[in-house]
Amino acid sequence: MDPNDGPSLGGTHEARDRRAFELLDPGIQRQLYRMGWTALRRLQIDAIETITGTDQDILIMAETASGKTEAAFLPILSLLATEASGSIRALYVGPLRALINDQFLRMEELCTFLDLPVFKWHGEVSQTVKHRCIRNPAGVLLITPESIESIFINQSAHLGRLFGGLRFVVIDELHAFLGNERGMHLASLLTRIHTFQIQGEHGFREVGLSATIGDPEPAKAFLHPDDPTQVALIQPRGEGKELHLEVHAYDRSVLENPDPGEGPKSRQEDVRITRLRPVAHDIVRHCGGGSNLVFANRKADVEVLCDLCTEFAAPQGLPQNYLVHHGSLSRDIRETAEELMKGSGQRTTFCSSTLELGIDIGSIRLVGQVGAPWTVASLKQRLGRSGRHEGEPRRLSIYVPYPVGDEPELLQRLSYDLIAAIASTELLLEGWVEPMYPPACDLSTLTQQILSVIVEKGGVRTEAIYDLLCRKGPFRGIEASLFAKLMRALGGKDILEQDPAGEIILGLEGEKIVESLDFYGVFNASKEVKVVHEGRVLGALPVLVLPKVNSFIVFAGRKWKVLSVDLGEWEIEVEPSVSRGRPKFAGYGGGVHPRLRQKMREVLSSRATYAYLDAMAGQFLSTAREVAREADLCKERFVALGANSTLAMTWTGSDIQKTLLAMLGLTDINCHDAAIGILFPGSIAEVREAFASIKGHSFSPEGLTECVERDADRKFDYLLDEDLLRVMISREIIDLDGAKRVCEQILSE
DNA sequence: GACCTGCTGCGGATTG
Repeated sequence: MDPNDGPSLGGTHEARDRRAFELLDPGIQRQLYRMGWTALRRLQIDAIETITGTDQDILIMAETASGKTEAAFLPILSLLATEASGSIRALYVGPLRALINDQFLRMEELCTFLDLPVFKWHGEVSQTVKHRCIRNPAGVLLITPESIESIFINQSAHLGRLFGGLRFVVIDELHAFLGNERGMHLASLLTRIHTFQIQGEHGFREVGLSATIGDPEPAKAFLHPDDPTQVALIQPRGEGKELHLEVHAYDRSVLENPDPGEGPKSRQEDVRITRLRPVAHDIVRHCGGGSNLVFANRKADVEVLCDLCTEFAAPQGLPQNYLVHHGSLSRDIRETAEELMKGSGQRTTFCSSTLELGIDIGSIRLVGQVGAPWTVASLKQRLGRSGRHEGEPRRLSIYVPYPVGDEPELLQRLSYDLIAAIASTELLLEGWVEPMYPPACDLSTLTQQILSVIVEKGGVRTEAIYDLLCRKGPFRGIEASLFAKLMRALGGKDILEQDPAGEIILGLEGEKIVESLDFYGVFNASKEVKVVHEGRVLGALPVLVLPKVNSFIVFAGRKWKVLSVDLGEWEIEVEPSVSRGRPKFAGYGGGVHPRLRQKMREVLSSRATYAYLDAMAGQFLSTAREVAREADLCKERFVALGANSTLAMTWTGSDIQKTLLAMLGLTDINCHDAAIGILFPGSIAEVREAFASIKGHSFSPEGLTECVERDADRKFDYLLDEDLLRVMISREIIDLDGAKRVCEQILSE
């Protein structure tokens, strides 16, 4: 810092702006003039000061379209302007190819007057470009974690040249990596890159960017695991965007009379389609005048809603501009939708979480959300897609369809989905989102990294692999004895072998795994069958729940009849039809944070009114509060539902709930998860006794794993033995302290 | 029955 930088000067935004601008390289300054920038935003000034004035790692938490990529790169490019070549100097890591393509253009533009090359590297980039980067590494490289992996596997001889002089790693959409195996993978690769840094140099600094970080601590720990307190936090104060919120609810009348105008239906319509009819009518009304995004919780709902809206809009003379976008559609259909959204027409796209991240799809007037959002984080991310321009409000409409419901009647009358939607909205307004912690015991991704290290280095001693992967970086929670067990298990399955010199090499099965194209990523992809019409691939459906021949599906926003299912060719042939059938996609459930269930309890027990509820939603809320009051749900922890059925109100999240169910399972009580509580056969006295008995019992986490059901396997879990799986579940799902705490609360209240 | 993401190198033929 300038010693003459007195407090009197530092006071005004204009003065700080001017001084921050002067810290930038003249080539960058010139480009900013050319791009018509008149001022830097506070966030950018903060980032310029911190990046040029300190040697800290940095976490930038700000809304999408707030200019946070520029906040990071204006100063980084300025610092690198005079030392461009000899090595990649800055790495930009993004979770999506589309995002890398967008950012590549912006980065090139910023570098117009700098002698600083910009490279991109992902699966769709030509080998020519990749080889140019390897021959003459310099400047900035934009890349995915999987492509970094491919460099370790296929270009290991060049790692020192590529990364020896690396100064910065910028991780965009950091939340997309926190709390999952892809983040473990990335963190492990970055740890390995550190070992290629030129001796005596300072090493690289990390910068994380995200709009959706609930708790900055795990994000800081991701960037700087040795000492998270060293990470500087840049977070602009609330910019107070105007917010238009609406919550719409629907009653069951549509189920009795689906379509008054159409006369009797020849075929019984799937109730999961019928319940979406009034929602689609509202979406057609609300989505005039601009481009809109409507998120639904299931791909099947995305398809059905698009088809219903197309049909409803036709007779009213409304433009049929409804599009679909989700992960099972072909790339060509998805890219067409993205292009159309960017164009001048007014379109509405129904999507799953594919359009949650920051890829450019033009200006969005309204964001719709059908059903209660899975998490507050995803609701926040979705809301952030609207109102991205200065002076434009954010608009969010949540549509809560009538529940299909096989839960107990009391819970149905509580309008679980609506209360969950209100609770999520309230938490969002309070600024809370779920904290994201990394998996505690990801032996699957560790296995992948062990194989990767062996491919990179040839034979390696066990201790050297342990030092490299587990002493520092994301696997530091794996102790030496557990690592040794893992190595033995992999040896037993011919994945690894020990050569006569005592070094570990790949076994026969290990060779096969590593040679597969699939090896570069660490997440599990389900097997799929192509959906084809006259030679054109529309997308794919999971092989687990294939449609029957002659059945009907809505897919890519249109109705089809299934002509054939060919498992030899992995192909489903379809032809256009006029009948509407709901497609099936295979999926598993996800977790709910305890805070959401606690908020639901607050919503039910308070008298607060919410201005964003429509008449029906308001009415359902009153009924739910009445039901809760009559049964004393919010105060009483045990509620009799019938002669021999009791609901214990836990009001907690899914991990604690799973642990409680496992504890009760061990004591031979046959009970069920009912979201806000646990459902028992038996009287209140018996259930109270059951809780008292598990409170007094001392459980071992690993014993409980027998009774816990896991949602989904990780990619390399199939290589682990029972013992290792038990350790993994006990460390990741079982929450003994949390369960005991809930137990005590239940018994004392 | 939630949702999403990613990915070679090489040999041979064709084209400018």
